[in-house]
Amino acid sequence: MNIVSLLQNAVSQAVEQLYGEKADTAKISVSPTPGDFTGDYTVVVFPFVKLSKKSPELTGTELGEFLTREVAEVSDFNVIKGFLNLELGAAYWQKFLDDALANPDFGRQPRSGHKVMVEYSSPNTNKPLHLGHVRNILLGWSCSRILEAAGHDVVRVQVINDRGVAICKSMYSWLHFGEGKTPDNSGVKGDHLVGDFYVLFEQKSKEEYAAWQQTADAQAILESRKKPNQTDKEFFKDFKNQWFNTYSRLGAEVRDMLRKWEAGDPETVALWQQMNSWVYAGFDQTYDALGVSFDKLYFESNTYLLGKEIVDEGLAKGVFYRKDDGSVWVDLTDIGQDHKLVLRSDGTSVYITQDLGTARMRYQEFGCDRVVYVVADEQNYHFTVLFEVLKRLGEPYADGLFHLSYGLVELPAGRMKTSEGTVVDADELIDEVITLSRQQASERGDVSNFPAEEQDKLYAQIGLGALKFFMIKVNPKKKMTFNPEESVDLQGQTGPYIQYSYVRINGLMQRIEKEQIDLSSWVEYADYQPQEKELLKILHEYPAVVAQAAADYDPSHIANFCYSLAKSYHRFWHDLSIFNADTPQTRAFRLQLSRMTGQVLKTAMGLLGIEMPNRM
RNA sequence: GGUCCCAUAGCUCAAUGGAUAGAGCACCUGCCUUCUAAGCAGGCGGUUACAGGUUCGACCCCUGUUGGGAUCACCA
Repeated sequence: MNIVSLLQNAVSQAVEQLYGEKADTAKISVSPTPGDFTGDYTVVVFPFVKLSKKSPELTGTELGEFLTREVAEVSDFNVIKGFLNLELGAAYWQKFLDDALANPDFGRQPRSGHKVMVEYSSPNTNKPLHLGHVRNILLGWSCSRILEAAGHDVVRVQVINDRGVAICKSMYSWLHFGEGKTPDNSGVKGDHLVGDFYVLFEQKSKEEYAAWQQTADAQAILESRKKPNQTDKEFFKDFKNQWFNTYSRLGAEVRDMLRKWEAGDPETVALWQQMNSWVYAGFDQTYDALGVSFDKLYFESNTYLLGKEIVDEGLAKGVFYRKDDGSVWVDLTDIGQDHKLVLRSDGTSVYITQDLGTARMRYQEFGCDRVVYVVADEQNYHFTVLFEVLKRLGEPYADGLFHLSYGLVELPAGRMKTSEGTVVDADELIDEVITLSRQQASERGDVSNFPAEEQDKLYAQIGLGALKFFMIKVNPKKKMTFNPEESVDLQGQTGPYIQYSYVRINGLMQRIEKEQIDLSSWVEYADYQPQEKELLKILHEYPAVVAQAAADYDPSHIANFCYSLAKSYHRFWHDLSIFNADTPQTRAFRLQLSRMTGQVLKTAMGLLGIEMPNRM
């Protein structure tokens, strides 16, 4: 049993014995004592004064005396106002450190028996990945690592949106203006090459639209449909989709291409396969650079027809209803939502139908009782509906669905816009943070004697460490401002700050090795300095932080924990002598404490996908 | 307009309903002849958007208001 539940039970017993009434164990507040007070755990006694009919101070004192007497772990207490601060005694802390040192998996929770699927990234194949994807990927990856550490079996998957109008635009554009360009003969990374043709298509389409607006047809439409408060420009902006679908020559050609693709036209399918394969090679390179991977890929081209049998089933169960035109709907007005279409009148699937089908297919394939969808918060409504419908259908995994919804990434100048060319490309971003870390690090000297290969590796670790930490430390739900300069800072609340604390520790560990220092006498040291105690207390919290981060699906908890651990270690390092400590016992203890800190820093940062360098 | 999300120091962010709301950046001051100064210590900086309510106790829960964002396609 962990110490918190142990103390909760003990307090519950104390209240019952002293005041004759039971207190609800779960509601007893036991939390780590804040740094500026004496004690290890604090019990809030206010809830018990009604039962004791005594002052908070006296109630706290009575409880404190009881706990000190009855609970072996509790060695002492003090009461300040309504707060009972308990001290756990050297024996407890010694055993904690002893156990932790012996446990290479310290912090990892026991197997839960749950199997969790984490879906993340989910790119379209018409463009390279950008800054928004990077947040998604980092969140998804670290979330999956945290769930593993919390004892779950994890399956990482990616849905690739490899079909539809968008990729046809790239295909059309390449076919007509590509002049046979390939990633090989042009030296352009595949996803970028395909993206370039998508952009080219949009340009051509824009030109066509501008020309069309001058025609008599267009002017007639403008006159008849323009709203009174609208300028011509505004009207044409709003009309663009309709124009593309009805009047555009390029639009017609692309739709024709999509029809051919759906009909399985060999030439179209071959082109589609060719261009997508370029994109996948490009994506793989980006994923490798970010250090992430997937267990299974789902392609929309295989799943977009799924879900129709679920529609029939839902009709039979009365979850859905059919309108006269044949379209099928679900009525969600009782949960404050609207009616939602699940099957078109022509019998074809819509987005949500696919997702219903995909959810069931994956459950049949992997049997995951939980699924985490890492998707931006613009799709909150979609997931509300999807989860509600799956619940109404009685799917066995419906209660384990979670939308890890994250906010938009904005630049200091505002939103990224394709039209203004402010979209931050993922590959360029990765290159940039590595280049910047190289520049800044070389100013600090010290690594010039490293072999070139090791230097490259180090700069990648530092640059990516900075980038990843910067993005993960923010609560996913919040939209974040991405400041390129701040993201590669090396000082303060940053990835490299934490890496540096690890490097310091690693230096000590190497010296222990080299000088063959015996550390067994550490157990004879028990009169802890405040800096030592603080470190111990933070290390002690690690398993609880992992559990909490997993329960909340929130990697930022781990990031904040890493920072406070590193900060505490830096203070410890500065204030106390480690190798030059007064006694061999003190030295041994501080080295063991350092070893433990290093181990936790490395595993915790590993949960965020951040590597730790050995030297820097 | 309906639904949902957000608002904390100049900026970027923390804070299971619990003690004096904390960090980093920026600005100012100190600390390297001693284990890596990518570090440490100190200063400056707050009506937690506003108004009510619940509670022994509210940044946190409830109601309303203001401001910002997302979404409300037989698109995905």
